[in-house]
Amino acid sequence: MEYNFRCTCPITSALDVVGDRWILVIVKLMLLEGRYTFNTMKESDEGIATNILTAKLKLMEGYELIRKEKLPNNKKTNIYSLTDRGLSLTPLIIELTLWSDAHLKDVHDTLKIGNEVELINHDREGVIAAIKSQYLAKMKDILNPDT
Amino acid sequence: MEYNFRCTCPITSALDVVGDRWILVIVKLMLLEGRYTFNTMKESDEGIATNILTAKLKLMEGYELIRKEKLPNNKKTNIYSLTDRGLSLTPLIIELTLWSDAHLKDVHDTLKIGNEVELINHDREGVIAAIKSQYLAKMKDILNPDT
DNA sequence: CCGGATCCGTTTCGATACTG
DNA sequence: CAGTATCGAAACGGATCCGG
Repeated sequence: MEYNFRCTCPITSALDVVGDRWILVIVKLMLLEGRYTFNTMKESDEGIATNILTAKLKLMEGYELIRKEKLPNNKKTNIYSLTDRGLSLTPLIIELTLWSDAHLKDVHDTLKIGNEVELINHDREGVIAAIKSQYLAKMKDILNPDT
Repeated sequence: MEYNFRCTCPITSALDVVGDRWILVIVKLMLLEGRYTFNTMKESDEGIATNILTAKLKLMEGYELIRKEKLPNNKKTNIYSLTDRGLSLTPLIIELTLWSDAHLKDVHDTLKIGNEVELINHDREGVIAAIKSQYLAKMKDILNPDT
């Protein structure tokens, strides 16, 4: 292909979101591990401290990556869910997971996405769309179980 | 699509590389802006401090993302180039650039990848392959101008 | 128990100035 | 050109505390 891709514009602003390890971790916890409460997030294998979790959740809310709500019948538990903007990070999370899978076999036995890797390579857009729609359906079910 | 994607394995190790804003910036400078010396990197619009640049380049060398060489006829200028491992971050850089383009129009007028975005969406794999092969050809030319 | 907030010692960052 | 040195600011992390 005859093609010359150049991008000389700084990306530092984007990196406030995308270059922040904890933000990426939290999006991954919500999107790929199905976690949506403070405690389930802090209990993940990522080992995030509570003060950091508090700070990052607040930050992400400010960036409009996530939304914080409560269930009508439960006044104490906060439900965190990804906004459309947050979900727009899905391709990045996918690439991140693929990269981990390809380069960190030595660190972790497997990322447990095993044969999923083939699927992603075969129908990338389909997988991304499926992840998003299934996430939305699930969160809708949690926040609005009656309908 | 009937599909349930889950990844419960921690990605923190990957984030030592991918969650580090400066590493991503540097890869982008090398890959998309064609910079390969210390000074040209520090003079980019990303505004990276010299001590940070030094530290990150050293780190990336340790991670085997980049290689540091000198031209035979120039003993003072270091030539930094991406290894295969470093180039494997290309899809991530692409996603990062796309995300910036989609969400930071307010910060920067444009990322100057304009209609390239369509091209990426149309032939993602082709664009990635092209970027890599053109990078390799260019660096080979710089490091080995005679052949 | 859940969902944080606060304190505090340690590490890292980042801007500027300076050097071989 | 390619870094060091310095130093204040910010981030991290862990432990603990607190209101519901």
